[in-house]
Amino acid sequence: MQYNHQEIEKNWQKYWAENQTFKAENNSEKPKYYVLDMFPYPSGAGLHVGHPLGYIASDIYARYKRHKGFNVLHPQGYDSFGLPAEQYAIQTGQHPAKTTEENITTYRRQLDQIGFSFDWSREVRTSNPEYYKWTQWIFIQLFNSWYNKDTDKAEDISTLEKVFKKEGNQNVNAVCDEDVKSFSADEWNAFSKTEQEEILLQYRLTFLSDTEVNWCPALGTVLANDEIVNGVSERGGHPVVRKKMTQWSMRISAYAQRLLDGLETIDWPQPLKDSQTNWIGRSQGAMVTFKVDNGSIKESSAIKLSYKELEALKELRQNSTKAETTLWNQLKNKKGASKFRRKYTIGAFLVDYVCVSKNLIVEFAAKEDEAARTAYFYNEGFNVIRFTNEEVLKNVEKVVSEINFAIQFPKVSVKDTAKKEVEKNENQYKIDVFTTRPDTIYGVSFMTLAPEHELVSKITTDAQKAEVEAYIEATAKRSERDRMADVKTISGAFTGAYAIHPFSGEKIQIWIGDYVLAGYGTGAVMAVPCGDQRDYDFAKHFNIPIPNIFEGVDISEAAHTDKEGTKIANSDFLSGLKYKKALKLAIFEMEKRGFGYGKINYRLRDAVFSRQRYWGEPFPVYYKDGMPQMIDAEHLPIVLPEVEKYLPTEDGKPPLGNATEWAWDSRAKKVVSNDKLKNKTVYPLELNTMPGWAGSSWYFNRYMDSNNEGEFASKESLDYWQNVDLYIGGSEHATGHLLYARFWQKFLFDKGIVPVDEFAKKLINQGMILGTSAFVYLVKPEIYADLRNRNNDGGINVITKKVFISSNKYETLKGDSKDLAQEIKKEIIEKYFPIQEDYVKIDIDVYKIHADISFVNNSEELDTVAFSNWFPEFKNAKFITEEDGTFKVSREVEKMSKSKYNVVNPDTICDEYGADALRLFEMFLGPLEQAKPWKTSGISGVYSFLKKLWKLYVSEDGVIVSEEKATKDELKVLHKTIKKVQEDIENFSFNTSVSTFMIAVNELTTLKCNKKEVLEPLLILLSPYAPHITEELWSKIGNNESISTAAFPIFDEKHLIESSKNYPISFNGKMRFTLELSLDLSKEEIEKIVLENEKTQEQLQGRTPKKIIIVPGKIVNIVG
RNA sequence: GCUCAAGUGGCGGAAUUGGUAGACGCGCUGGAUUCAAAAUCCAGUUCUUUCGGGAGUGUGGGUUCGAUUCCCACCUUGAGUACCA
Repeated sequence: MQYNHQEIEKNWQKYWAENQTFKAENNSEKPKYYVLDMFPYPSGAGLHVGHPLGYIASDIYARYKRHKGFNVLHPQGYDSFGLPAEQYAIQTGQHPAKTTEENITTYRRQLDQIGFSFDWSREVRTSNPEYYKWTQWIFIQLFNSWYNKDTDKAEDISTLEKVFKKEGNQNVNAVCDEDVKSFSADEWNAFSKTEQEEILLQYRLTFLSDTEVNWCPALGTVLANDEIVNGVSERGGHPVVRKKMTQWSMRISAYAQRLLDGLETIDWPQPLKDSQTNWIGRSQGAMVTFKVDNGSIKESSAIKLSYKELEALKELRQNSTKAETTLWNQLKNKKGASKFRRKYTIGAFLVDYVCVSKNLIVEFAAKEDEAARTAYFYNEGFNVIRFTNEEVLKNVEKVVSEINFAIQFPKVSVKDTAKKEVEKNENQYKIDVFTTRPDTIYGVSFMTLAPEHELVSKITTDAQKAEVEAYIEATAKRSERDRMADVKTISGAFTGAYAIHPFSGEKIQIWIGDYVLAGYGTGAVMAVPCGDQRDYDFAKHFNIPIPNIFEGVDISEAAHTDKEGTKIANSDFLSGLKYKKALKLAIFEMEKRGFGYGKINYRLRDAVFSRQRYWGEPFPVYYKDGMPQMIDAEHLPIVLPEVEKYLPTEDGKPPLGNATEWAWDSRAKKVVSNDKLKNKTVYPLELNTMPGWAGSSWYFNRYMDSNNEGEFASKESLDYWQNVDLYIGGSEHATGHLLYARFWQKFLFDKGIVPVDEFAKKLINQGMILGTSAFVYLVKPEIYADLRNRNNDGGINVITKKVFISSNKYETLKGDSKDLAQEIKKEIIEKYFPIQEDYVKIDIDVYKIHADISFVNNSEELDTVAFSNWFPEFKNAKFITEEDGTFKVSREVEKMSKSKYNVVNPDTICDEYGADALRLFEMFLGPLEQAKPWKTSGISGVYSFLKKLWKLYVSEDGVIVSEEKATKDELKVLHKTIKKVQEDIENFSFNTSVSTFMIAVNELTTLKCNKKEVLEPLLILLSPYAPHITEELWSKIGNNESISTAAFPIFDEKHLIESSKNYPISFNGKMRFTLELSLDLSKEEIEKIVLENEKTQEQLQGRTPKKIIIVPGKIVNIVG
């Protein structure tokens, strides 16, 4: 009987499915163990061999734990909402649900053939209404909660309302929006319902706000920070711009500290913890308030535009109407005193054209705020004339002559600045800064504000106005990306204003500079040039003094950024103190004097939760008087409506704006047609959908009780399974899924819904399996023909001809140089590109192009026939081969991808070698966490191992396993294997256990062992790795039950005890020979035997050893 | 720039309380079997050598009787992150 993997694997997969072998119960005598894989997004391309790596590892562990007597939960499902299905729908009109269903069918078939021990009865799909019902439910819970900093947990919003009613919000210590105004109980009670709702929204854990979002025009949606890589979208690499939109957000910042603290309690990979720590970005320091010097606030016509407004205007500038362009073409040529500028800002207004020297504004008529503009412009001393689009388009000459007339005969004679009303603020301006080094406050020699800082316009003096304005505009023109890319250039401008140092009372200059970011901290810094390199560079560049406040430190070349071990000097009460003490004292003094306090700052921003997409969870939200209302949980799920088109609507609404049945009837409690919106009790529903991470942030809890229709999951099941014991998945989710899931888990824990506040105890990141791409070299001549004799099409034929050169041949010809030698080029041209005409110059370029790996055999030889038929343009390709006539490709390791033609499909592997071989091979490739290249040729090793294993049990005549007693050597092999395999599995070192199995089988084959006493336990050891063949052999040697719950063999030390040891005998640490010695010998005895040995004498050549080191059972080292 | 991880044969990789470097597998070479091939089996395979040996785990130092393993400096590669005050 031969090993027939196809038949065996099919049979056992059928058996497991029919017998529900891996179905887990929610209660058991056995201890529980929960093994989880990150569930896949079912993409249209199906699985390649890289995908199952993590699933195989977790499956081995799950099966091992079953053998070890655990009640194992090992579920699988699909993260089935997502962009690719939606984009496919946009292109083809195919409903995403349909594509998703089809893809899942493929995935399921591919997963099943690998023989995973999943409990499919618990499958979840995030796009199923029965599932997302509970995603919506969690959203409602978040909406109905606020974060109480005093109790350090989320609480029901009703507790907050009670406090407001009783005492207003002065004493509430909550995580909330920054601009919450304070109110008393009376004020609260006097607020209208809408006003109250607006205020509560500022406290809720999910809230609506106008946020600057990352808008991706190409995808038509908003992206989270972690969905952007290097300024472009992670998916598709489209540009991303900042845009203001009303969006749902999640107050994840409330959990910043707990997310950080929780990392200490979980066994996750350090790099992953590091990146979460980094993402949360905690920094401890102080908030300090600097007053702006009164004298420096002059009467000033402020720059009225903030940076953000400038940005918005800039965008407008790019879209000119036809009339605007027509008129500009006429005006732009005016020179000198009548020069016009286009789209220029006057105060807070963007005017179409302005002639600054003549105080004349030219605008298109019918702007909304015309009256206000006119008033302002006159006040500022400008004359305004307006034209309609029609006038310009009809007769632009007439318009221009009117403008010329206005320039010559201005209506308002002089710009009268004296009239201007200037608000005099009595020292109102304060600048708050966050610093991690309050101990260096005496080193402050200037302050820097972000150009976007709101105070900039208010404090800039007249003298500096032009410079500051120019700088702001220059910064505005640079994109976020440019600013980040260019960190070397130092730029900034002095505002002319001064701040007062809170301790010393000295006047310090206030600058603006783009190295200060508006989005972090307060958008302002106190600059300590001696202690911060950026401040130092800035000070050097602009010649600002750099006071030294460190004792005995040279700062002539660079800032001194070390804090430990340095004493502070020249700092009044801080002088002579070291970092830690100075820090504490500085904060203490600030708090005492009332201009600062200790503070912890986090980089973590609240997470935007709205997506302008179709294929996601709809919000259980409708709008009444503009305020969001939750739909009662009993009416969930709110099912995704059908739409005609999956694109955003023409007026820019999200795709759900296309739905005709998308209104909430608050009386009938159901979704109704939009026609009914005119009714009083019918309201519009939310048009956004939830982001991809919504469904994946809690699915691990759903598996515990996935078919429960009445609850998120029953309390009993949650209490029983608690959390995931082992979670396996890719590291790319470090700051996305894994952070959000931890956040939701903590929230659910606060609300008493789940019993633990970390969802996964241990996490392993499996490494990527890379593809081995094949390349062929395309020879491309560049021939410069003599044009005088050239006929028309000769040259073109030559160029389109495809000639490939074999890899080794190319390398040889090339030699050490970068290019082919001139004479070789000439030879190739003459042989492969014969042309009639004379050429004046030739050159050859060699290009590397991907070849599909299916055309290449194990010896790197290309099937040139198959390759020629691959694409029509290769039809008549010529191949410059090696001397032996073969054509070789070159290889390179890259990410597995369709576009690189290096994808290996597990289907073909399972077909040819079987799932057991695939499983073993994927584990054998290398350590689980490590990235490693796939080479199909290597699989023959594990395949012949399986055949060898088979032969131990079955010969041509049938089963050969005997009941005979095993020999000592045979038992030794077995127990050695038990020990190693058990250790390896527990250390997740699956690659080494595969080699242990190979060694065991090789040794047992040599021993010709066929004893059941050894061979039966061996099957259990191997069954987590190769479940099909072991089930088959298990039943062949007389077992009726599945092997999956057989008890793991117990290691017995006694079989490994040795009586002697083959000692390595080293001289000066280098091993020269070995000597078999009894382990009973004492040190002295060993020394005597070794020294007497003739080989030792030979090594010593008469010298006397200085020292002899003997470690019994280990080594002998002779020095001298 | 910063942080982290890693550098071992032709290739994937093994070996850490410091104790025989290269397990296991691929590939390659030779042989057996076969009409032949596949499959299978046997032997060899770090480099070098004058066949005695000698060198060798990215490079240079150090600690040690002994270092792939520990320490210092540097180089290279990969990952993450980036003006975070």
